[in-house]
Amino acid sequence: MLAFSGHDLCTIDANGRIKLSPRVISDFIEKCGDEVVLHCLPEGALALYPEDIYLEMRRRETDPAGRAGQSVVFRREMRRFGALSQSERISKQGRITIPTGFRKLLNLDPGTDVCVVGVEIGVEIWQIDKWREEIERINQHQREKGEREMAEDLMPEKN
Amino acid sequence: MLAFSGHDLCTIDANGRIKLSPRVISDFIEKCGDEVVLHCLPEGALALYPEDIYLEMRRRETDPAGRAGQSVVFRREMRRFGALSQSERISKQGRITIPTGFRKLLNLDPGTDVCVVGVEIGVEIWQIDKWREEIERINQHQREKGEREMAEDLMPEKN
DNA sequence: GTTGATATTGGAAAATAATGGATTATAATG
DNA sequence: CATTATAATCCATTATTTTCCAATATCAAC
Repeated sequence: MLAFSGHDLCTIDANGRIKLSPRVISDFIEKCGDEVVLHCLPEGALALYPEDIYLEMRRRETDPAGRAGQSVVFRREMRRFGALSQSERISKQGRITIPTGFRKLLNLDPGTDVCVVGVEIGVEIWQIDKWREEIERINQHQREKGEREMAEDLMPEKN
Repeated sequence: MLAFSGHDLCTIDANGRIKLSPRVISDFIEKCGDEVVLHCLPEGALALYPEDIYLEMRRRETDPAGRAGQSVVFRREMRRFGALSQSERISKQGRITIPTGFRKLLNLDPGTDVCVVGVEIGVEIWQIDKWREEIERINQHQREKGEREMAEDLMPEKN
């Protein structure tokens, strides 16, 4: 059975929380219990990963202190992951609270309609309109690829 | 005996479910029991595959977490397969529920007439009008290919 | 510190949607 | 035409989501 798959709509409640679907909850429980890492993506969505996945994502960085003294690019990299990531706990009722700092940054204020999107290694929370744009972009790209493939198939030298 | 072949018409019931034909059901039971993977295609149809077929299609990348932290292209790839795929179970009455997120995306709302199409490795569910267009597109492409083949055959250097 | 205002947390109740089964209708078969 | 098989509809049950409320914590001004 596929983990972290599919997508569901829901609304951020008056207190900035999201009720995750049972499917998503059990995927997390299985992988990492109730503790997850929240990470703001540059695309403008909020990613939820099991901690080990997040740490794998970050493990490339060797000698962070030494490199931080030398490189602004590296310092920015550490800021990006430091400031924009945070551990949170899934509550007994299956809700997760979005930290206030992240809310404004991502336009995920109370009352916002969002889509919880499976991405195989975790889930992402998208403001609904942004998600529609994103999925359209993805599909459009695939369709264009398909058109080219069909045109290619008509070329005599290919057959 | 051919598996996943032919095509049948049916209607999506009031609760967003499809009753599969006995032929399709027994093809799945034989291949994978009652658990199948649903996947939204960019053409606008919903594919049903046995899980092993899906996983083959989605040959797993190495180090997904590391790459996800670095590349937006890679994250999009995971979104495409994560968000647009989901495991489901064929019920004892031979019905399959289309997840709500997929319904809207593919225009497969309750009451819609659909065509369940065998595609050799699984089946696809098409909104009936889109299916007619698709089959016409396929035939048109093949006719054009035939024309080119005939023209090619007239070229002196080919003979 | 103390008080008042504001925000956060946890839980319960109400509203909504999904599920499974049985029944009825329709189509296929002999 | 009768019988069987299949598909569609309906309904009760269960699950899930949303809304609401009380309790607790946090912050700011006095």
